[in-house]
Amino acid sequence: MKSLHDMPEGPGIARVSLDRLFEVAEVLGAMMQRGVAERGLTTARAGVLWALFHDGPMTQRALAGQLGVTPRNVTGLLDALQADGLVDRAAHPTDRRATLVALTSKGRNVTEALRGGRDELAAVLFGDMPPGRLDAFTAGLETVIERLRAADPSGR
Amino acid sequence: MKSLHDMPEGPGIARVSLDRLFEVAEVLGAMMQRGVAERGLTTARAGVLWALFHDGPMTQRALAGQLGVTPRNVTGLLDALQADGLVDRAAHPTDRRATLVALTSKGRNVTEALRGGRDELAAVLFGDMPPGRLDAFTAGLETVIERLRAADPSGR
DNA sequence: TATTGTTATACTCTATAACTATA
DNA sequence: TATAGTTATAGAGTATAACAATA
Repeated sequence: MKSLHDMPEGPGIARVSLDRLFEVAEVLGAMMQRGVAERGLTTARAGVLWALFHDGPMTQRALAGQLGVTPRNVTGLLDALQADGLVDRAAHPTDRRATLVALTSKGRNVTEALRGGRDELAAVLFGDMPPGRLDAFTAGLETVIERLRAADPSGR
Repeated sequence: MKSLHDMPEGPGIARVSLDRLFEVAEVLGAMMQRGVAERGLTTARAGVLWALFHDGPMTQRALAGQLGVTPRNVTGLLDALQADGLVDRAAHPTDRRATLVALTSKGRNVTEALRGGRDELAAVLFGDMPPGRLDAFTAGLETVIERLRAADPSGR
């Protein structure tokens, strides 16, 4: 039977796993940043396009809530995106205080290109992985997500 | 035998896995940011402390190289850390142009606290995972890292 | 009275370019 | 001539607070 001193690797392995997780986050973030920069975007602005692409036109207030930033921040991001012709601000049909933000056709094209890049990356990373292993790996990621959210009550 | 139309889930599963990976990166980043903020730090400043903690005193130039930022950026980060009493700038023994940056005892204490938080998080996330599953999961992460680095030649 | 978006202000991280002091 | 670190300047993301128009 093992004594306590025989298992210093227990916590050690978990620490290595967490380090790898941080490493993935770092390099994935760098790659995403590079991908959006190639199309003249930043991560934050791409996030706006992505939200509009998935959920359709919405008010700046809704956008702020969905992105988890202040309304003031959304104003700045939209100013830049509008100057690039990627989004459009229109009057809200019933509430004259509000603004309805929507993708332009150019904005939609750019966002579809981003989605294409994402799908290519998914194929490169996981395309040749046996389904069983991929499922197990993804389940592990989901467990991590659950526990992180549980450990951080302030996370949305 | 399956026709091509019977496997639309192939790419679909990979896409879900990548989405989970992005989700992990996002929530992990948020948690880390919260963790360092609790100790009056930012992610970038914590990165400086971490580098000094692991590799010992070094010049600002070396720090810039290790962090992957410009020397000018390091100046700003160190100014803030020094004002908080976490790092110390001393003359280089042989090169009078250079500065040797080191953690103060307060800086070392803070960094050790960060390490403690990291170890706790590792235990929460992976402490109860069977070794076989954890190894497989970590191997999956390492595969992802390799492929991301291979796909991004500009990544350091 | 509450909400929507904006102006005003500020902080942090980041970069490039020009400059000083040393190698 | 090249290198280490700084000053100068700029841009991007983020935040709070005060304000106008509208609900």
